[in-house]
Amino acid sequence: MDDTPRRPMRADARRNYERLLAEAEALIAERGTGASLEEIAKRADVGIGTLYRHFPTREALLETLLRERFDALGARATGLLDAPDPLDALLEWLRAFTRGTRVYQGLAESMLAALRDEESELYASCHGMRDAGRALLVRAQRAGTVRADLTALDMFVLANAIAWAAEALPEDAGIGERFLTFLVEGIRLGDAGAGQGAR
Amino acid sequence: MDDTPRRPMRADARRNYERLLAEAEALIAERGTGASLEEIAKRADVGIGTLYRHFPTREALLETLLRERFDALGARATGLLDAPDPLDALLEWLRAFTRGTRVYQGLAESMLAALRDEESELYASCHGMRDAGRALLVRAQRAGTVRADLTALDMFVLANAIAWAAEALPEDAGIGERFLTFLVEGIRLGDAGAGQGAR
DNA sequence: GCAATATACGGAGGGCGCCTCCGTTTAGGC
DNA sequence: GCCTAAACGGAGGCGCCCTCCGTATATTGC
Repeated sequence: MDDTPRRPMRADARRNYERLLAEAEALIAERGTGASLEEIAKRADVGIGTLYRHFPTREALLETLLRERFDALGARATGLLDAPDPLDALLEWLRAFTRGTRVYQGLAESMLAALRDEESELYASCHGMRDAGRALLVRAQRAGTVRADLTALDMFVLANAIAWAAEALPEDAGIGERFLTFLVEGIRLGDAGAGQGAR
Repeated sequence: MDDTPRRPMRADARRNYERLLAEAEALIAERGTGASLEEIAKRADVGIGTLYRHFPTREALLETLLRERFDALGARATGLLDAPDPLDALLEWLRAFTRGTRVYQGLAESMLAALRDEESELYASCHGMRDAGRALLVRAQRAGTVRADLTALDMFVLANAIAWAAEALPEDAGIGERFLTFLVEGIRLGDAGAGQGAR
C-alpha cells in the first residue's frame, strides 16, 4: 500500500527508469506488446539487467505504461454514471475502452491473460477501472435496458474480444464500432420486450 | 491443382510424414498452436530438417491437421441450408464453428492471422468453409432475420473473437454459448422490428 | 572533501526456439 | 547389386528470455 519508499531513487536509477519507459513506450507502440525487451534496453542505452531490475516482468512494464489510462477510464466510467441514458453511457464507455485497448497491438491479449492471473501487475492495476465499468453496467441493468444475466466479467471479456478482432484487421477502421453495435444490440433489452419471441 | 505427384512418396518419407503428423496432433493438442516444432520432431524421432521438408511452415502443418475439420464444417453449412429456420441454422453452424476452433488453444489467433495473409496455407484451406458459411448467412439475410449490413467476413471474425475469448477462460465451460447468444441477439432482426426504437 | 556503503549497473552466459544448409544415407528402378 | 534421385538429420547462426554476480557510483556521515 505504501508505494513511496523511504529513500528517493538514486539519481542514475531514476534517469534510467525514465529512459526505459520512454523507449518502451516507443517500441511497444511500434511493435506491440511482444516487443523485444533487449531491444528496449539497447535503445535506452542501458543493460538488460537494469531493465529487469526496474521492471521484473513484461507485465510490470506494461502496467506502468498503462496505469494512467486505466485510471482515466475508471474516472470516465464514474463520470458517466450521471449521464441521462444508462445504456448510452455504457456504450460510450465500452467505446472508450476498446479504443484504449488499441493503443498497443497485442494489448487485448495481454489484458485477458492478466485476467486469469491474479498475481499479475496488470490484473491489479486495472481493477479499479473494471469496478467502475461494473457500476455502469449495473446501472443499466437496474434501469432495465441491459439483460440481467450479463456479468461484469463477461462484459469485460467481450470488450476485449472486440478490441482483439479490431486489432487483427487494422486496415478496417470501422470494425470496432460495428462490432460494438452488435454487442450492444445483443445485450440490451429492447424497448418493446426485445423481440425474444422466437426462442 | 494437381496435388498428386507423379511418383508416390518414398516409404521412409511417408512413414516420417505420418509420425510427424501424429506427434504434432498430440503436442499441439497439449500445448496449443504455438507448440515447439523442434519438440514435435524430437517426439517423432525425426530430424528437424525432416519436419521442415514436409511442412515448410507452422501453418502448413496446422493446415494438414485441420483440413478435414474445415471440410466437415463446410459440409455442415451446406447441409444446414435445408434446415427450416435460417437463423437457427446459422446459429447452429456458428456453434459448430466456435466449438471446432477450441480444439487447439491459440487456433482462433492463427485463423485470424491467416485471414490477413492470402498466401497462407490456412487461408486457402478454410476458404470453402467460409464460403459455405456465407451461404448460410445470406439465406438468413434474405429471410429477413439477420441484419443485412453484416458481412460474411465480419461474421467470421466475430466467431473467431468468441472462440478466442472462450479459449482464454477455459474453466468457464458455458462462456462460448453465452457469447454466441449475445452475438445472435445482436445481429438478428427481431420478429417485431427488433426494438430498434431508441437509436 | 573523503571514506564507507548501500544502490545500482551491465552484460556474459545458459536455455530455448526458429529455420537453413549441406554432407550423408537410403529406397527403389533398372 | 548398382546408381541416383530422394530423403535424412542436425550443426550452427540468430534472436529472445532471464539470472547472476563482479564492478561502478551516488549518497551520507564525518
